[in-house]
Amino acid sequence: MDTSSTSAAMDYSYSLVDTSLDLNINPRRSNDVAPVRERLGLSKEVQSNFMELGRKVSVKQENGALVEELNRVSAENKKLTEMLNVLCENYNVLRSQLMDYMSKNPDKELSPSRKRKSESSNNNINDNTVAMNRNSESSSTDEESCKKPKEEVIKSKVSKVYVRTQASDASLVVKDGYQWRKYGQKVTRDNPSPRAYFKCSFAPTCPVKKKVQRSIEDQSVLVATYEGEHNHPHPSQMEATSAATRSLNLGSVPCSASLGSSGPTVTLDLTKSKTNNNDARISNSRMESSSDVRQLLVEQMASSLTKDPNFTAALAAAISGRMLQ
DNA sequence: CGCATTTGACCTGCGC
DNA sequence: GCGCAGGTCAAATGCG
Repeated sequence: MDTSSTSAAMDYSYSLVDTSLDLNINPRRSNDVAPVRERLGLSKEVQSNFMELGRKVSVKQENGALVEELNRVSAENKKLTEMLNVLCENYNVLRSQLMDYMSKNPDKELSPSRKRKSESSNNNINDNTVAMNRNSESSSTDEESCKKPKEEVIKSKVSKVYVRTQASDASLVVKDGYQWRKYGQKVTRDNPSPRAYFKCSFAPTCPVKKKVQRSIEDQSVLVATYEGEHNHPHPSQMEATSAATRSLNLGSVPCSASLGSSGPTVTLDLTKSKTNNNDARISNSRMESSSDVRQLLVEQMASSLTKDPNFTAALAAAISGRMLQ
């Protein structure tokens, strides 16, 4: 029984991603979905009776219209997925070209400013793979490793995230779901905006640090530099483990921008649901037998996603970060 | 009162 | 060795 619920959860996560992308690019959908749901009586309490009502002829007629709508949404999703794939392919091509260039010109620095070795190596390329390669190269000889005892393993995991905020917002806060404690702030030479230093305070032993500074080119963009890897699960995932044993929770889906070993990613928090457990029970027991209901629930989740400012901010951060890289 | 933030002092690495 | 700049520490301060 665990396997079925797990596969169902994974299936929903995939649907979530596709639909959320669709709704972000086509915001009109949030306006379309809500009336349709109201027409079908898909409020949280009425939704529990949806399957019984679905057997009635009048509802079937509206279901037909809804199926057409969902088909159109699915087509849009497919199109957007293809666009995303093309974007990722282009990104990979550019990255491979950059890697080739760096391997052919190891002496040339992309950043002309003189800084510490670790700092300059981190700033050259906003790519974890290159940063790790550079560290492996520097540690290839014992002589260099002796010269730089402070070169911690933490430095091997460095990535940047660009977050667009309001220019009037002076706070250097990047909401990524983790708990951070600010331990310092400095005004650097190359950027008049102060740089804030954060440590992960969720776990006392977590070595992850974060630097946040406004972009010198665009004051409305916050540049968050993450160093190290969390040695604890994401705070939302810790709740997810307990929630997953109960059932699937659908509805409002908070999310956060988080960083893995391969760069910025969007972590969808499926655990914090504003809907009651009836929705979850419905989705759990009926979704295998009704693809229409699944589509409806996906739309409901997507609608909730687009209403969540945390999700939109985190998604914008992840996308902008990837594009700017 | 406890916790998080602020901020000046201090530490460390690098270039000259 | 000295100065500079980034990074960190810790006492002071603010806030709920």
